[in-house]
Amino acid sequence: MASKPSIPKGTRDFLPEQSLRRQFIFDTARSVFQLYGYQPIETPAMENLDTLLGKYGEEGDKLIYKILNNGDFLSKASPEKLTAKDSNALAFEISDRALRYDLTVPFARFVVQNQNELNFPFKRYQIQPVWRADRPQRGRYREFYQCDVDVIGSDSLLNEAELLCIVNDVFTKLGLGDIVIRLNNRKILSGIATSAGLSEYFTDMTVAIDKIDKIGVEGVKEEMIKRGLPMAGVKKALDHISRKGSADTVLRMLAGSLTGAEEAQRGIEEMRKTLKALPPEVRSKVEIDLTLARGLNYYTGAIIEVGHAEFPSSICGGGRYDDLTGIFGLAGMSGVGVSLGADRIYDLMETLGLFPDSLKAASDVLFINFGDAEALSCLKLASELRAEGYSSEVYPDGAKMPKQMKYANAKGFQFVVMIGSDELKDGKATVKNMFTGDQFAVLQRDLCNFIIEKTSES
RNA sequence: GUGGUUGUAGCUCAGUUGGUUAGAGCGCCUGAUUGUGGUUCAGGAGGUCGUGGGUUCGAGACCCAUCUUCCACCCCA
Repeated sequence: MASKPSIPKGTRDFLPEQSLRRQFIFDTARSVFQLYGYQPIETPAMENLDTLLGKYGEEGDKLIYKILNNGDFLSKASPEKLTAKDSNALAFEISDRALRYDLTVPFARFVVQNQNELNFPFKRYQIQPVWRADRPQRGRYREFYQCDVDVIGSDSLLNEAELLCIVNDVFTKLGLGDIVIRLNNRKILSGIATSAGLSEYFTDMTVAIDKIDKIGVEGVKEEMIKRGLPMAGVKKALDHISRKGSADTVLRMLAGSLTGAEEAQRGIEEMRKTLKALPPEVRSKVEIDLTLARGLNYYTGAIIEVGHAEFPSSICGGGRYDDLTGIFGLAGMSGVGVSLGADRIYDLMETLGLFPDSLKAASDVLFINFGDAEALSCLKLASELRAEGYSSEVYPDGAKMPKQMKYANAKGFQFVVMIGSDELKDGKATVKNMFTGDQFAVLQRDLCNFIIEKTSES
């Protein structure tokens, strides 16, 4: 027989309670985004493969889910690649589409394609799922939601500052006010690489530096040498990276030691301006982290990552990209944005018990079904109650009382209304408050007012 | 993608060095209460032990494969 049904690794079903909690996160994010003037957009789950490839680095490309072409695709594939069984080369011949890997690259494509309809600087938010062929772990899924906020068509650093305020507002509203916002700038990293003579090893350098928390300075040094970086440069770079102290001190020291490096100086200046534009309550959560690299190779300026002491991985990340639209044919469109990881935020809030009890989705009134005639008069009363804003149901089947009462109890109804043959005859209804156990007899025409009265009491 | 880990009833888990008909708690169903849930009592249903092979007189336990879970790398939300 059919084996038990299942869903793909790294994907999940959500029960009603979980769905409500997830929607709470989305709603909170959405409300903050809109307060700052961001507008919603949506893009398709799948993009053309060449839209996505090459934007996330080598590792990223491997994690993109490719969609098999329809029809007789094998007969169109080149025979040499087929016989060579070269999966990578073959992939491009049998797949033209892929599931989106993030929301930023599709957004860049969207901006280029719809540039004439958009009003720049364009501020948008987008809450949609993305897919990655990653190995699942805690807080790591193959299908997950990102809540992206970006502004494109403005290179003002006020945007960076605004985004950090938005991030802080969302997390504060969710009860996660004690976040740490880590900030870096790609120009500083790039300047360090250049002045250390490592510019051609830039990616290798950042990948190694990124691990400093785990393997320490010595580990990073080894890693760099293993990757073939020249010893002298490695030492120089690590000297810059290892600057410690307050943001101001670190920036001053860097500015002093990188005097010749023009790009680094610009990065330092950007960082200063951004920090200056932040209100104190946000500024106090920001720390400069020169080891923050991030593999997405489209970032050109600020790099942002948000963490929380109770969660192992970042719950939000982003940065500035100067030329992402250029790849799609529209140059000179600088953008900056952040992405909130809704699923990680969910996991974090769950472990901290931060979801409000009110999310339990209590329903208001259940009408017990005593038979067809009785149910018909209940239907009328139920729609009257709905018109007043009370969620109301008539139990669909003429099941036994205990079963119907159990249903009401399990679903958290505050009131159960019973209209059986006696009540039907007298135009009455028996109302039971499930929270207190109290029971009242009221006229059916007074039911609405009675419920309104009773609920306003508590 | 690499290395490790996990899987027994709807849920959380027991199950001795391989040895008859695989257990508990919770949940579910039925009844005590044919018009009253959340408490109580009595009874009941539900498992091809993740799946497929193999070893053995005999496998939930051992071996192989595969899927799933979680973890470390890698990378990232």
